[in-house]
Amino acid sequence: MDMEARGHSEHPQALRLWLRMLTLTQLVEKQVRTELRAQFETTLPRFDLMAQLERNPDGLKMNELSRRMMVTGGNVTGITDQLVNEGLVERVEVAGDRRAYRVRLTPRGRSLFGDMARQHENWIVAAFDGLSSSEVDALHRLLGKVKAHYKDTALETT
Amino acid sequence: MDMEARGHSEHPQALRLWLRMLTLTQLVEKQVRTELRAQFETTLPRFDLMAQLERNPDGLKMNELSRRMMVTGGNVTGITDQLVNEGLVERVEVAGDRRAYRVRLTPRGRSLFGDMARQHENWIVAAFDGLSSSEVDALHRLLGKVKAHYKDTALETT
DNA sequence: TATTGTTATACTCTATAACTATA
DNA sequence: TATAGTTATAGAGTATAACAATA
Repeated sequence: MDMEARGHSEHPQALRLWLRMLTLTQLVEKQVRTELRAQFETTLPRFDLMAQLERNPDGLKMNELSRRMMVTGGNVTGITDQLVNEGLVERVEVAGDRRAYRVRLTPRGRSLFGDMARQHENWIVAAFDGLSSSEVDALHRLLGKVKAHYKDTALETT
Repeated sequence: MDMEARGHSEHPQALRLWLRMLTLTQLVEKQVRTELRAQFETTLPRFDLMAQLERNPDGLKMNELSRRMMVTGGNVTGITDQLVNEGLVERVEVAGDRRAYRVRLTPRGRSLFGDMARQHENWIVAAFDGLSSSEVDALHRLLGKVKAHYKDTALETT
């Protein structure tokens, strides 16, 4: 009877963890969206796309952006179009493949993203202010473990 | 110079944690949405509303649902309408206040939600399968600490 | 034939604000 | 006047699928 009790009690444990993680993420995400709109008139996907480009100064192809942002290609086209219209990113031809583009930040885009990233960092630091440095590390490590294992199993479907 | 070095190095730590947490949450959430649609032809907000009602067998008022689901009132009306049309929830009059309703699961809704919740639990348990029981606890505790502190500070704006 | 990227479309979720009915 | 809930609207954000150009 120990086993039965254990079998039933272990599941809600993971479930409670998930609900807490989901709620917290939504809370922080909602605040980030609100602040991005209020202070910079932009959205999280747009910020995310620019963040990807900031990490890759040579630019990224559309399909690379699509994979990293975890959305389908059509959406990346739409977001990129907006940012191109505002002069924040540009499409550069790829030598040797006339189908593909490489999207990268313009100087103005890089500068604006710098401002946004500084603010964004402040919001995030404030959100995790309740944890000590070693607790942040512990959390980071535990989530990394989940992610590594999850990748292995969940992506079998692909 | 120790202080300056510390000041600069602490921020990316929280930032890396946030990015990892956001990515992981999106990964799990996306899978849950896909499975809910494939197996039950439903969505996460609908599942969420039913989950709230399952925890409150006497039902919840619209504004209580709105607060718990962290969305504004109009949206709750729309989702509730859908579920009423499918016979999964019902609006019950509140004695003493003819403005208010109490929304609760119908027997059919409760039964269907049971099926969904069992599957949902399996997906979540699988997602966190890489962690031991004590690691799940540790993660749960750390996130609770973030949430508690975050609530105190972030909601000052309200 | 396969791949890169775009276009067209439709649907869900969301916030905002004006509104009705009741307190 | 304030509160409970609805309605109307507009805008993100997303996936799907058909398409054009190139490989």
